[in-house]
Amino acid sequence: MQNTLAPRKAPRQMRAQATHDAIIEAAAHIIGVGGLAAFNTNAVAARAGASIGSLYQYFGNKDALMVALIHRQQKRQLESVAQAVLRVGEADLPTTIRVIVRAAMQHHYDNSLLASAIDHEEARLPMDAELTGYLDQSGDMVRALLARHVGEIGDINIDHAVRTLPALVRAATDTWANRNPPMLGVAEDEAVRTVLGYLRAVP
Amino acid sequence: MQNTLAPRKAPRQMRAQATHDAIIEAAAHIIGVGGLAAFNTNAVAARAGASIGSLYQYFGNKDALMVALIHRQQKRQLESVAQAVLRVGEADLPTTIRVIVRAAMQHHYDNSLLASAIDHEEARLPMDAELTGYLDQSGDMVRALLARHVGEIGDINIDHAVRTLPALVRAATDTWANRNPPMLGVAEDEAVRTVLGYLRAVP
Amino acid sequence: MQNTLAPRKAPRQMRAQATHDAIIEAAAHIIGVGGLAAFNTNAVAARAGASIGSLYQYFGNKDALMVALIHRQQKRQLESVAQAVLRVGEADLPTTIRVIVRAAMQHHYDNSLLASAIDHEEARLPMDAELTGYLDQSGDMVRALLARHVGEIGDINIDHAVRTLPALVRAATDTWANRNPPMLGVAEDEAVRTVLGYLRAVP
Amino acid sequence: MQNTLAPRKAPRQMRAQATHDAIIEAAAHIIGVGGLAAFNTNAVAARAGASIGSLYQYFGNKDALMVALIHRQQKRQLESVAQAVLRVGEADLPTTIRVIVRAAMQHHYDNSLLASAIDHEEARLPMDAELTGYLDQSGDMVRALLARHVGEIGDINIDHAVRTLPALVRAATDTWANRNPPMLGVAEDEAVRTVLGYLRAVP
DNA sequence: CATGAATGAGTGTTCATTCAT
DNA sequence: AATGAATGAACACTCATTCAT
Repeated sequence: MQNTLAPRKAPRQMRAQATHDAIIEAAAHIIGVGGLAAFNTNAVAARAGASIGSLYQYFGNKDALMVALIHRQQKRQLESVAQAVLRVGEADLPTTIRVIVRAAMQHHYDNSLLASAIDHEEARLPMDAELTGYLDQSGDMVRALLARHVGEIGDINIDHAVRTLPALVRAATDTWANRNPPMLGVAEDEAVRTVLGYLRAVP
Repeated sequence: MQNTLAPRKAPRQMRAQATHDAIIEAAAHIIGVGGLAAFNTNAVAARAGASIGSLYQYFGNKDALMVALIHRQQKRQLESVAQAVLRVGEADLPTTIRVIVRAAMQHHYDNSLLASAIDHEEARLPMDAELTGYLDQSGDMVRALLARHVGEIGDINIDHAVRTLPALVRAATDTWANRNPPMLGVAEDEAVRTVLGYLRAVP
Repeated sequence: MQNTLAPRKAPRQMRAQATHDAIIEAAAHIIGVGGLAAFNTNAVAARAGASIGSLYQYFGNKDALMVALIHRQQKRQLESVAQAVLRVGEADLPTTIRVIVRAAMQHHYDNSLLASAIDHEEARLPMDAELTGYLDQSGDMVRALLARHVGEIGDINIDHAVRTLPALVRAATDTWANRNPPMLGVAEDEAVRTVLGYLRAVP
Repeated sequence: MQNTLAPRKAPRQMRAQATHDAIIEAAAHIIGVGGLAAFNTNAVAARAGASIGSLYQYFGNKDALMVALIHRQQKRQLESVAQAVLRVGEADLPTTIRVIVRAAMQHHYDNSLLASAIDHEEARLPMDAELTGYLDQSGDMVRALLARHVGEIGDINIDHAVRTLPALVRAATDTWANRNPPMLGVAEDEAVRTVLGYLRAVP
């Protein structure tokens, strides 16, 4: 039994890296199409074109694969939000929020089944250094942003906001974008209203 | 094969009702302690002091039991919020919100694993008439509440608010109360800030 | 456990007789519609409008119910063949055979799923006095018939013929009438050809 | 869920082929000894000296295993009849029939419980290309045979005969060989009489 | 390093039968 | 007698994981 969640080995050769990535990609695809219920290691290996043995070379157990997938999604999410922050420049607060919200929602738009599954698994799995790192970077970003609009926002505890705000956006997305049919416009409007309201609130 | 989610039979004798309730209670307990991963029909039957056969007399399959449990929790949640609304009387908006938030959070406080599991399963299972009914009642309650404080809140779409607001409270609860150790005070403050901000927001 | 195949009690009251018959009828219906796979005692009791407890009052176990159903079908089969024999009177051999074959096939026509199931279960269950009795009556009938056409048939061992002939008719029926769609005309022609051929055969 | 009846995977390694065959052999043995009632996948795996997981690697579900077993028996039956046809050469019709009947009965002789079970399951399971193929080969064989003795047989519809004749032989076998004690001589004589009679019949 | 055959504990579900009321 | 709640052995099937080749 292999009970650490750390990746089992660092892939050294190019081919190994390709297999490693293909497995994560296959996991994303399978969860995206069939949800967590369809996520099993044999299916992932088959979809990745690898043997089940290889999968266990790279990921000591199922949860380790899940963690790697979460890292990948977190990284992409952070990058796409960071780009949005750059893009929005010196715009006013509502515009800024809307642009960021839109970026943050992107991955839910792209594949809400995968995004929901990730949310769910994040809660179950222990948080590691890498995830904490993403959170720190998010915190820095939020801090910088709020500093720019300090006059328009109420008293705020940054450490709380850093965790609460993404959760609020996710909540709005889950509620309105994971529907049949998805109501993307409503999702965005509700998220923006929520975030703006939260930031401006006065006790 | 039994593929309906409706309860299989209405218990007619007293001991039948007792078994029925014991099974739901056992399900709640098991999910509360071990999460969805621990939720299996054999364990539920054993904990309920019933045989696996009895479980399937009352619930045609595992999902039907989950649906029954969701109904129970929804009902309790609605009742406790309704009582809070009565209790709070004519207080000002922030006080009102805080009292209601506290009531709404109660079940997460009591057992956050169970509450999270319910949230997750609600999304997966098809919504039936009973669930829709709870939503309607919630809607009426929110409507009445907002009418009382109409001067203090911004333009609002009630149909959106009815779905968004509970989701926001849940998000705050999941983020802050499902921690080790739980940060219940922060959870409540963040939820209140979010709800007030949402209600007062101006476009 | 109740391991005799004899009916558990002779129903004395009219209402009891009615329940008894209703249970057999329900069994016939359920097998006729869903095959042996659908034949379970709870379903039979429900369809009969009786409780499962009552079913076990009348039939000590599932096989006893099956035996009772087999008896009923055997009796009906014998009666309908006997009537056919009376009806056909002094006709020539081919006509006589065709009329009898048609009568014998009747129950397969009516419900081939039930008829096949009965055949199958007859082989599995031990033969009792009542079934032997039917066989004797069939034998007498065949004997009388053959005596009438003694000039047209080859040397024949009656004891063999009495068992072989019904089996041949059933084989033709199973092969041609249990198809989708049923080929009843072919079934009859093949059965007649087989029986005539068998009777007229010379070594 | 695996709901195709096709074999799940083609065994590539030698030991895989051995396991595959051992499972089919075990199924044959278990049905042969205990009938369909004793045929369950756990027992088959145990008898095969394989794990239940291995069984499901090769056969996606119980019916798929049954189908594979049917194929095996059909193939053997066809081969042994084909050999009999070769062996009998240019003999006269009664001799030819007797030799073929004896070959066809062989598998019932060997294990009548298995043979009956196969018959029964064949009717329940959908017919696939492979089974159709066997039927075609049987048809060709019958055609060739009849051509040789065209002067001695009546008008005949080959398509009907191809299906009716095996059924008649099976009926005779079931009736006389599945007894306690088996009456193999009678079975053979009755089958030969039936087949000859069927072939020579004139309308 | 990769492969894929093999494992077996675990889980959902059915149904013949019993027995207290 | 009749009821129907309860029982639990039995069974089909899944999937994370191991290890010989």
